[in-house]
Amino acid sequence: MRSDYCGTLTAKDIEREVTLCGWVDRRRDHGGVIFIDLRDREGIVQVVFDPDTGEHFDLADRVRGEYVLQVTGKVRARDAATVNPNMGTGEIEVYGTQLNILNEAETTPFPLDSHHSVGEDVRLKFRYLDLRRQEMQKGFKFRSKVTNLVRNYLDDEGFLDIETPILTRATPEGARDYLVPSRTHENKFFALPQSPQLFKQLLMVSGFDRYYQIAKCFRDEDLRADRQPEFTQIDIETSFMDEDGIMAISEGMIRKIFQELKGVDLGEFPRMTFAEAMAKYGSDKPDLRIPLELVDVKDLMGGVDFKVFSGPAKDPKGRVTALKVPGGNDKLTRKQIDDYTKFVGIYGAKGLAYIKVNDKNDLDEGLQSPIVKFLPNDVRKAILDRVEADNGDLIFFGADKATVVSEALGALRCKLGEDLDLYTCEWSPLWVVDFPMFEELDDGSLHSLHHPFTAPSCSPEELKANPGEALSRAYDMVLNGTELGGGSIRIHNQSMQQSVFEALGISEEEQREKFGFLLDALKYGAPPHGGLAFGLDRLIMLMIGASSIRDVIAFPKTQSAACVMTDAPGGVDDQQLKELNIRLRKKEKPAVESKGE
RNA sequence: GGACCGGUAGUUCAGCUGGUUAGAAUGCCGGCCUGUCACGCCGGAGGUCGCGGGUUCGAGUCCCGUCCGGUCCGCCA
Repeated sequence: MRSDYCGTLTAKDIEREVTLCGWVDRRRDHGGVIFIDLRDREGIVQVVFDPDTGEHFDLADRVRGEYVLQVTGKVRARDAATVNPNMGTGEIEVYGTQLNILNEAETTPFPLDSHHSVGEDVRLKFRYLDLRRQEMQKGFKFRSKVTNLVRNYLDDEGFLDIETPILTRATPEGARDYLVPSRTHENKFFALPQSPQLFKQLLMVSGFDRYYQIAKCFRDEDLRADRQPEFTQIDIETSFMDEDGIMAISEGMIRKIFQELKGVDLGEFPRMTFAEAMAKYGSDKPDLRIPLELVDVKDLMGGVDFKVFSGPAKDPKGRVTALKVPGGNDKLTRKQIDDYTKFVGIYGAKGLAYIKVNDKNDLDEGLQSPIVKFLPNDVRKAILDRVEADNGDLIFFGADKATVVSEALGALRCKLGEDLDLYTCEWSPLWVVDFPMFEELDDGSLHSLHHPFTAPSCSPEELKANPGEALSRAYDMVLNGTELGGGSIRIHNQSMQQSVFEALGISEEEQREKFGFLLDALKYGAPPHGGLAFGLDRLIMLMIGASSIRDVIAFPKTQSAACVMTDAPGGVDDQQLKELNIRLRKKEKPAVESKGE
């Protein structure tokens, strides 16, 4: 199959007169005939110039190095007898009759073929050439189609596209802000928005009851394969709609995108509570393509003579859980188990206990494990029963603080799914709901799991009485273990907002200082409202199977949040700094022992 | 802030327990061939082995530091 070598041309185009513009990808001459592989935005097409019948052969002959060309010619099959719909270059070609050299070009510093891998730094340095590659072109074409569908869908649903400021105020909670010094206000700073959150809520007060924006967001935090300091959200907010309404409309949007662009019917998204997700999958964004589940065995371990298990089992904040790998005995070698032990160590787990089930009916000799000797037979039996173990299965165990166990075993579950290719389907979306309002920090204080404007699902009184147990009206859309988007119903009345601030320990002065404008706005009849935001980049990544978010952003930053092409961030001259009333100081370095003198 | 992987020709990489002139493929330049398509054949140019220091008779190779790229943990309401 060579169809990727023929640009947009197929057998249907035969006899058509076409004009193509693009770059010389390769030039050859054979038998007095000149072949130019022209890289246009759809792919590569071979143009043939014949000295006997074609005009402009002399020009084609001049194309020795690299050029930008415009070519006119007729599409034809090399051999009319073998025309078939999947023809590639050489079978379908353009018989060139005209040629314009639009510009000269130097040889690219790296090959643009799809079968040639190139280092990340070189690609980023010459990003404009990297983007010329066909996969990149395809990815951005896809991205454009997605945003187009989003706009049409939301427009059809009555949403208004409204822009919100890029220069705004520093937000108190959340990620580190990117700051921009103000010239006109001495010693003051703008911040770039981490999201349009507060503005879109204000738009609800304004009566724009269906808002959306494809919004750039900025967060000055460390990067990952799926995280860039500036990224794009599909940001949505509505008034007078409850969770079900918002979830239906956004689910419909994602389903439509998948239907139209991938021909995939995602079906109705199931819903799962946060509690269930953590219990079964150790994650608030479970990958349901993997059939493995965590099974808690905490209640069985309180009395065993093995502190690693009994300790967490007796600790109210502890968790002891099992993860059965069906047939894992044969699939996993000792070395792999060691590697997995190292792997869970990344998440803070101190070890990874396991039992190999050779004969489930022989509790004395049938279980192979470094830890089974600590477990009395009734506990062994109870474990096997609970995880429904069969001969040949391998059972991993995690025992520690609940947060550590969930993270470690949840990650192990995904890793096993990938390593053993356990996926049961290609796409598995779901909604995760009933998030807690707050998470408890190490110092015992409470912290918003979402943000402080998220509405709880209980009354202000109940919230006050037991904030740690309160659930929020938040919802996350998850696809294949990736959080695609999330949102919530917001608080729209004063007393509830006060209760939440109180639970968070935010003083009245602090409230005024940080969110005064929002609190004022809420007084003037804020409608019940809520919304959500999708990570557009992650959605595209997932849909085209990109392994890095850089592949779906035209000009991304490196992991150190720099741009190797423009060399940003860069220094500025003294005059600029002076206008901003800014003086730079040397970065403080740890004191080095002086060498004397 | 931390863990790990990588940095050798324009590009992608090899280079073993340290040993003489650092290789391959591809690209580039010159020539030949001529319906080729990752064309083929012959020839040629091309290197501060990221940078700095150390160990050694001798360092691409070992050690320390540092910079750059990447993956992850922390962080990302």
